Amino acid sequence: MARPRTPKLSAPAIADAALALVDRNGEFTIPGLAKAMGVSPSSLYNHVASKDDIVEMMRGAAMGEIELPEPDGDWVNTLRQIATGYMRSYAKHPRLIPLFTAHTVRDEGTLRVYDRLAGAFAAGGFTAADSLAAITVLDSFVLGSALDAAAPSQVWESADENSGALNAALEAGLAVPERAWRTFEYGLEILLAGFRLQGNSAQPQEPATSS
Amino acid sequence: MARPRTPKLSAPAIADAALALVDRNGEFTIPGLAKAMGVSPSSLYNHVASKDDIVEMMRGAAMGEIELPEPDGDWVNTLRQIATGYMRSYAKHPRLIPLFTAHTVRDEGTLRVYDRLAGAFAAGGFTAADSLAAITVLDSFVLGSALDAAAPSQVWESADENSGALNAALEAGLAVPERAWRTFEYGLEILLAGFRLQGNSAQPQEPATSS
DNA sequence: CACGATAAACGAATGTGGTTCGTTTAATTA
DNA sequence: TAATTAAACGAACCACATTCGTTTATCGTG
Repeated sequence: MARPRTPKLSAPAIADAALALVDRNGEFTIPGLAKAMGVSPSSLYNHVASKDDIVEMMRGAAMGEIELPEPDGDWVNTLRQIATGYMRSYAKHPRLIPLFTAHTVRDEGTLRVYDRLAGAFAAGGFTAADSLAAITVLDSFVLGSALDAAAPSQVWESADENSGALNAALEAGLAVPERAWRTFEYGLEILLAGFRLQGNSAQPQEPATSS
Repeated sequence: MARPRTPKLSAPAIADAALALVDRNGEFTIPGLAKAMGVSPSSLYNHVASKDDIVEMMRGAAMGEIELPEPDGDWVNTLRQIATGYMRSYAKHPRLIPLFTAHTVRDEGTLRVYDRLAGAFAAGGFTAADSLAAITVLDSFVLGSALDAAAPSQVWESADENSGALNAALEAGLAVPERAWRTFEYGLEILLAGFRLQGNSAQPQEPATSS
C-alpha cells in the first residue's frame, strides 16, 4: 500500500489509540499500537517523532481535561477545586501515571495548572517562597494519591505476620477506587486546613511567614 | 572462561552494582550491568531470575535501610520519625523511585513500616478505617515527595508565559535537594497537625471519628 | 579418593521493541 | 502539467531481555 486517498493516521488519533491501550493493558508498544490501528509500525513515524513523544501527547491530553475554576472569593476553595480537578483527570487514566513518572517533561496544560495554584496562594497572602513549598506539597500529595489509586497498592493485599493494628485497618477497607478517592479528599482537607492556618483568609496584603 | 575458582557474582553484588548504575544514570540495562561487573550478560541469570527480580532486590535494600524508632510516648512523634526515615531512605537513591512505581510489588521491609504506622495511629485512638485512610495519605505524600525530589520536577524549569505569581515563586527557589527536603518537612508537619487534631494526644481509649 | 552432581561462567541464538531508510503512490502546490 | 510533499509500506538495524547448550571448577557422597 502506498499513500491512501484518506489518511489513516494523525497525531491525535495515535495518542487516543495509545491511551486506550494503556487504559486496558497498563502499557503500550509500538507494534501493538500499530496493529490496533491497522497499520504498519513504521507508518506511525510519519506523524510522531518517538514513543516518548506519544507519551508526551497523552500527558497533554490528560492535563488538558483538567477543569480550572473561575477564581471566586475564597482562595482555599480555589485550591480545593484545582486539586480535585487535577486528581480527577488522573483518576480517569490511572495506568498512565507510572508512565509519566518515568521521564521528566514539560507540558503546556501542566504549567497552566501550576500558574493558577500560584495565584491562589498569592491571594492567600503566601510569600513567593512559601508558595513554592505549598505548591510542591500539594502536587506531591496529588501525584502520590494518583499513584496509590493506580497500583493495587503495596500493602493492602493481606499479610499474616502483621500486628493486629495493620490487619484491622486492612479489613476495614473499601473497594479500591472508592477508597482511593475518599482518602484523597480526607488528606486534601488536612492540607487545606494547614494552608489556611498559615495564610490569611481574606486579603493578600499581609505576607505570611514560614518555618 | 568456564567456572572460576572464586565466584565473580552473587545476588547482593548484582543488586549493589545495579543500584550504583541507577544512582548514576537513572536507569540500568542488563548488558550495561554485565559490563560494569566485567561479566557476560547471560552469567547474571545464574544468580537472579529476571531484571524485575533485580529491581525487587533494590527495593528491599532501600526499604531495609529505614530506621524504625522505638515507640516513645507520643504517637505523633512516632509518625514523624517513621515518615522521616522513610523519606530519607528514598532520598538516598532518588532515581530508584520511578522504577518502583512501574510495577507493583510486595516487600518484607515495606510491610514492617506500614505495620508500625498502623500501630502509631492505633495509639492515637484512630479507628481501623481511619488508620487505613491516614496511612494512605501519609504514604501518598512521602511517595509523591520522593518523586518530586527525583525528577527535576515538571514546573520549576522557568517558563515565560506564566503570570507573575508562579515566576515569583520560582525565583525564590533553593537548590533542588535542599528544597525538596524542607518542603517535605513542611508538608509533613501540616499532615501531622491534622492527624493530631483528629486523634487524641494521650491514651488510645477513646476512638476518634472521621468524616 | 574418586566420581557424579551442582554451580558458575561463557557464547550463540531467539524474540521483541524502537527506529531509520528507501520505495511507492496519492495529494497538493506552483 | 510538473514538481514537491505527504503517507503509507517492507526491509533492515540495533539494543535489550532471556534461554540454551557447553565448558570446567567445586562440592558432597560413597
